Amino acid sequence: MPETRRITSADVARRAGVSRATVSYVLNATPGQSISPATRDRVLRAAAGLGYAPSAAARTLRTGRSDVVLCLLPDWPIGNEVGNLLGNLSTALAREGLTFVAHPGSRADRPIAEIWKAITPAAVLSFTDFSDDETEAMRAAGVALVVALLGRAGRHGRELEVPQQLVGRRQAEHLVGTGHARLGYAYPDDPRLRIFADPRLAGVRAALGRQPVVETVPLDAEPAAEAVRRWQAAGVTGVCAYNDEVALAVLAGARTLSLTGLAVIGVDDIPAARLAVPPLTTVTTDQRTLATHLATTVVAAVSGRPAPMLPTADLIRVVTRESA
Amino acid sequence: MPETRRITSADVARRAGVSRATVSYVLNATPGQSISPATRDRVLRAAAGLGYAPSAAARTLRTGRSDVVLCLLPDWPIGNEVGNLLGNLSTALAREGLTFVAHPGSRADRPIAEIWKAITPAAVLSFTDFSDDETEAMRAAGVALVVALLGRAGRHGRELEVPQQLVGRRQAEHLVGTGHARLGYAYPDDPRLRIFADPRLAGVRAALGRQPVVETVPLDAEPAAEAVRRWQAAGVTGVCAYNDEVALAVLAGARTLSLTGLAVIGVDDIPAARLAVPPLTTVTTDQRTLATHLATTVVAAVSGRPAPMLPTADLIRVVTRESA
DNA sequence: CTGTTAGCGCATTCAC
DNA sequence: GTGAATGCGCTAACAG
Repeated sequence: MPETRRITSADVARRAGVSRATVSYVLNATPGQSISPATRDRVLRAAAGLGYAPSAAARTLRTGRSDVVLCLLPDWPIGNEVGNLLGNLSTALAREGLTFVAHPGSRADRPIAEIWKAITPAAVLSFTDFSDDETEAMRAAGVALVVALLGRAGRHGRELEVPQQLVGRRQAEHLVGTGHARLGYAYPDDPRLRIFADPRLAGVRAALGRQPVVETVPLDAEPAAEAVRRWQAAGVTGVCAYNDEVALAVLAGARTLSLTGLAVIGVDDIPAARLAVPPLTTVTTDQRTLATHLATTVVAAVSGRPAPMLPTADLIRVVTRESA
Repeated sequence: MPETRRITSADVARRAGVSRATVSYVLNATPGQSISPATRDRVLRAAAGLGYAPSAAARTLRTGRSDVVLCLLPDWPIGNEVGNLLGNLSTALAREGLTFVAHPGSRADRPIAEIWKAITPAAVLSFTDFSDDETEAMRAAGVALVVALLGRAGRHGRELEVPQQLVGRRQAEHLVGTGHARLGYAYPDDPRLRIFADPRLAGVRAALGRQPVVETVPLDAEPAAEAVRRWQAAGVTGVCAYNDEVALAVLAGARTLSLTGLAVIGVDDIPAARLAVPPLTTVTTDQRTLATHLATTVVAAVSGRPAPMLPTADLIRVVTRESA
């Protein structure tokens, strides 16, 4: 096994008969440098011939920033939809020459500073908000963009907050449109989900013009049945659920009471939704569009350009099945 | 906003009145170097006082390896269980001072070399196998460990392969134990899942002593009903499903045929399983134990120690509900 | 023993 | 177009 020494820009320079600086200028197409096409060509050819690839570590050291975009995952269980979003985001960022990685694990485990310090990322995304200190520290360390995908309004990351509200709106609109006037909202049991649930609930309220009857629904038939009973007592005929799983719980609760006719609408369109009894009507987000937008935002920030607007037109759709 | 210059080991050295080398020796507790407690203390104090943190980039450049463990995610949809495993893995590796990150996105999008070159990881994990060339390239680049979590037997990553077989075994054992002699296997529709499905099926076969009646089951009630019909014709009374979603499809198919009494057992215990009609019996893996083991394996490899054995004893459990 | 000097690892970029 | 400095930490060789 031959000790394969790394190929460095010096090797390329030697082979092309130029200096390392020139190699750098050519390979990075540095603006404001005039390099003759002939030299340019020699360098390119030499680099290709040697199979040269710049050392990411050296580049990071020098520029103070890598080509990696770090996403801090929340500590609540991530499902298919989030997985999907991450995949699309990764693809979209790859098109821009950025490498996307996600870090799972709660902040409690480990201060987030340790994580970004280990990566020296160009940008950091997070589902939950950063503290001002954290934001400041990252900025100071050269991280170009720090975005919370969800969080207090009026901050950096309104990009994804609006869609969450829209999700709730669409649910309510669908139910109202099919003749339900008194609506319930099935709120998730897990407090960590509040960050998603609150804007969705707000969307329902906005579309409805008043507060729906909110019940917290655990993912279990018995307690869900309790909630359904209370809804019944309140005259509720249609329920917007936080997501499909909660919606399935509502369905299970209604079944426990042998109650039919309660309209239920979920969010996400997980595989189990179409297989439920009855098949679950739900709302989906166009993850691809969202991911592309997010990627564009990141790229814009990294290169100092202004961020684009999110096209909210067809972003969220209702998948109508039998449950509502 | 004061231009906060980065604090380097030179700053610490200056403040402690020693050379940078000494700082390095103290902070890394380099063996074979004897440094007086007094000096040691001064350095430590200076470092703490300054809030010094070594530059990961410089360290990576110098040592040729970062403290990051990169996990290449498969291109098939990742669900809660995988998300869970990743979280646990991250926690376990953090305890060892390693930073875990995952890269979603298919290999088709981007050659995997680009990804690890951007990270310079200490180790790379993957669900699917690496080609020999890829493995070799990573090794040559200084990646300490390259593990495929699943893949051809007899290679590096038997760690997780065994559990997959065990999953199938447990399913079959449960069904056989409850009086079912003729078993069916509900194989997933998505070809990308074969890598998980094949070992599970093999486990069922092993436990059963012969091949079960295999049917491919899409996540849709109609086609699932077809499969159920064929199982009926073959005298099958119990079905092991690839996972809970496929199991739900089988249940939906049986319902379409108004057939009751077909025993079905899934894998994963997703939230929807307990809410199904009937509640789904399923098999779960102790992700925490698995993650800890994996983390230990990684750490062992990075530091050149031998890998531990996976404790398979209570790793996989049957969650009995009404479907089987 | 203690601790230092010197130079490496690589790419980027300023000044000539 | 080039030489030399820079970013930061690690470590072999060496002096006190």
